[in-house]
Amino acid sequence: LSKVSGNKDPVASWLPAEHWIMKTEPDVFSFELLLKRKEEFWDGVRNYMARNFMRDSMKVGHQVLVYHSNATPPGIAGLAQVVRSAVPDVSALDPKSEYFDSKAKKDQNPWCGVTVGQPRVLPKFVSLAQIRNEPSLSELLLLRPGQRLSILPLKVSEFESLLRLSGL
DNA sequence: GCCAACGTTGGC
DNA sequence: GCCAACGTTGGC
Repeated sequence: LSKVSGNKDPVASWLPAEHWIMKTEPDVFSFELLLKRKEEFWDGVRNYMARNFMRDSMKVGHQVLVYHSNATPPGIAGLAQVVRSAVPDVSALDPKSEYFDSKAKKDQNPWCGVTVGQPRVLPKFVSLAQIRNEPSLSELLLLRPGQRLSILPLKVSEFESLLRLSGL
């Protein structure tokens, strides 16, 4: 089973990872708001692979590049880190929350989230167009056609290339 | 606003 | 367990 699916898993060769991209729509939650709040529980992730990354792989101290999607322009808005590993995402249990999941129960809640903090301003915003133009980033999972995962692992070299583009 | 990609749902 | 329909993501 794991042999078959493992070979087809497009992210397998990125794991284990210590560097991540986390996407957010700035209209909903921006990097600037993270700077103001200092840290934020990353709730509302309702995709199983992204959930698995948070639950199984993301540890305190891991570096996180915050990516603004559905933005003009889209791109890397800032740097942060994981400051708390995954705990249950109780927004799934709250009927008034936009992240409510009617299938989640108190003792059977599949959803969790990490806390992201220590936001750090980058000298330069790194646009998606710049990322596409960078040869060393041609394998970046973010650039895969139709890539919709909101959390993506980065290779060390990819993280370093992105930081270099940011001027840090 | 359009639309391609693709995860999820639900009928069978 | 297949697969068509549906909903969401996210760049443009």
